[in-house]
Amino acid sequence: MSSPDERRRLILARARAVPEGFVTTYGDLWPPAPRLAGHVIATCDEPGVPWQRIVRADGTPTQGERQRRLLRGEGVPFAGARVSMEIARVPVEALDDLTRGDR
DNA sequence: CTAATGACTGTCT
DNA sequence: CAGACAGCCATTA
Repeated sequence: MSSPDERRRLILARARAVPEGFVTTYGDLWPPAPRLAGHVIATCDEPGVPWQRIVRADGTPTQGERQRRLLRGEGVPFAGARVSMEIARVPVEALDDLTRGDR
């Protein structure tokens, strides 16, 4: 594995696995290279990919106010300007389970 | 082919 | 507590 296309597919699969009202981080989508996750999500035009549920490790949205409002609309708990990761963050294990069928 | 960049992150100053 | 640095990988110049 580890072909560029394969990595991209896995990252998108994980991103899609995040349930509404929860969030995940770039590091969780692809631990060895978070930047890659960002690039994939940024360049991905496919529908069904909840890009707004992907935030930085500290919980701050990467897309500013727009993303923040979308998340609030889904019921994501906020602590000031950033997401309450302790509550809304999806465990890596959960993502693994949900994407188990896609790899 | 080399260099720089980006929706990142953890560690070290 | 804020800034710098090195690792990571695809894309672009």
